Amino acid sequence: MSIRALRYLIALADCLNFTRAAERCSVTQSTLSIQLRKLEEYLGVALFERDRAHVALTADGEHILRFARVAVRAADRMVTVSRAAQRRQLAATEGRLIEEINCEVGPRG
Amino acid sequence: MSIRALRYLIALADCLNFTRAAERCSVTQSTLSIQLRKLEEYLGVALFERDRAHVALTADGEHILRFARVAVRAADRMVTVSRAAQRRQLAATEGRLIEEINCEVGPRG
DNA sequence: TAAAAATACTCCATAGGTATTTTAT
DNA sequence: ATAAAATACCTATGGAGTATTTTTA
Repeated sequence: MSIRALRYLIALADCLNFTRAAERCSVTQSTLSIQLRKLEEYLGVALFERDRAHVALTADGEHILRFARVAVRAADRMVTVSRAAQRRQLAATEGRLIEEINCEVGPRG
Repeated sequence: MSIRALRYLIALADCLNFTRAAERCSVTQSTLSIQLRKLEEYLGVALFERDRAHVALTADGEHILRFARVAVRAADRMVTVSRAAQRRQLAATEGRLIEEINCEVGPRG
């Protein structure tokens, strides 16, 4: 199960339309359709009802969706925390560089 | 980012040993090694220090690990919720079947 | 008939395995 | 010398795209 597939689930739950959900995820409609079917197969549960041209979450789908949102948010936090860590590291490296330069040139000019 | 990779991260954080962590995940050591490196590349952050034969979480790694645990737990809940839904569906189907049979045969024999 | 979802097919990226090499004790 | 991690190489799976077909309002 990939985080990406969970994003597809969330997008479709928000849009209730495969084509628009796919656009939001920057993939084609067929990709989203296939990946969603695979997710349903993997879980063994129908997440959406696709009866007569309108898409709707099933009761199980709503329940499962909540956890999908949690997982995606946690994954996103991993990325933002990492970016912050990168910035800290960069700042630390810069700080050390400046110190080294100061050592050679002498502090305050 | 896959949930699987997050499981590798968690296993390595628990075992602090690539070989044992790989065993726990039922993959080879090389798989876990490569996938962890890829996760670090993706996040742009060193999660573990591998200096002189002992493996240790970095400070950033510890921070990120927390969110990985949340994501994995949420994903696991999706699976357990799905299994419960399957059981409910099965029971409902059985119930309907029995009703149908009763209709044909007549209730109470 | 027009719009939306599903399917067929092809291609490429990547996860995983085996075997080997490196490294540090 | 041994144990553990990294690397090289290969294979297979699966994600994504385009084009097409089905379906329903």
